[in-house]
Amino acid sequence: MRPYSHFLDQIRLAGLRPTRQRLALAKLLFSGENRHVTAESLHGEAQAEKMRVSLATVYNTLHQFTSAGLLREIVVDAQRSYFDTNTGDHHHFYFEENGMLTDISDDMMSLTKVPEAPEGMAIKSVDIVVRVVEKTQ
Amino acid sequence: MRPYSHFLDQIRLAGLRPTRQRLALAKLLFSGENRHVTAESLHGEAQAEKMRVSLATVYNTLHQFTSAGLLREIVVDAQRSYFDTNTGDHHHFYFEENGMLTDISDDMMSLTKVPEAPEGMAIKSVDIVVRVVEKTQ
DNA sequence: GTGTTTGCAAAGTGTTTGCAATTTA
DNA sequence: TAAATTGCAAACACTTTGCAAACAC
Repeated sequence: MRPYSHFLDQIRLAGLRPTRQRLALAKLLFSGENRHVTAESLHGEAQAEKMRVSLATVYNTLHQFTSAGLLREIVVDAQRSYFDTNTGDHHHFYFEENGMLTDISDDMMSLTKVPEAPEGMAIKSVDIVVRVVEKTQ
Repeated sequence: MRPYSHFLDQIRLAGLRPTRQRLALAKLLFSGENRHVTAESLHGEAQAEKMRVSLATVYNTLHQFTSAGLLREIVVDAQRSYFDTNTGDHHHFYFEENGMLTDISDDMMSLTKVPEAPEGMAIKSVDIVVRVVEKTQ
């Protein structure tokens, strides 16, 4: 378990005030393994742990953490936004049936040819989503 | 310009009745080059051409055409759904600043290693989105 | 005629915003 | 105490739905 001060510093370094809510959410997000959350799922978790945080604050915090580079936003479903605590170079499996998202380590996948960006444009990211469904039979 | 009967057959083959609205939308979608549309953009186009189609019908039609395999849905933005008339194997550039989407021909890009699907799952698709922004030079 | 499709307006979903009250520094 | 942050409720954007009228076959 990471020390309390770790989250405190992390938030301060992001230029944000370490409020009770931000600390609570940081603890949920960055304590263990890499995670993929939606605003709803994180809010639900916080409630389950008796942390009092409003859904609006969860949204704000997720966006602030994303701007600060602590999280990465992943677009896989038009219905909801996902945030990934792993900000490194990697791609995703998306389980369409239950909305789950898991990492694909970068060495499991390789892109040998990347197209040049169109005239006057710069590539911001190359996002790969491998959509999977339950095998029938 | 494709003959009228082409769209008629296309819709019939999809198991749908060739109504005035579906024919009009098929004409907009499948007349020229491959296209990327949103419900709003297609509805706007229909209006501009004095075709009377409600937005609800545009949504319904896009989904019906997608189920029928005439269109492919592309997820690049949590805010809106895009539909692509090119149902073949290819990937996309997404211009974040203006919401534009363009095809990347399959030979401009190559994926040499694709991970195995997790236990019990089957890969449905591998979607690559290259996000580009204006070069700040 | 019968079943399908349309269009409207209402409802739904996930997300953002305005603002007074609260908290942080 | 000044500035940032929170939480609520209202507003939002996009999408879906219920249902009577219109249409296709």
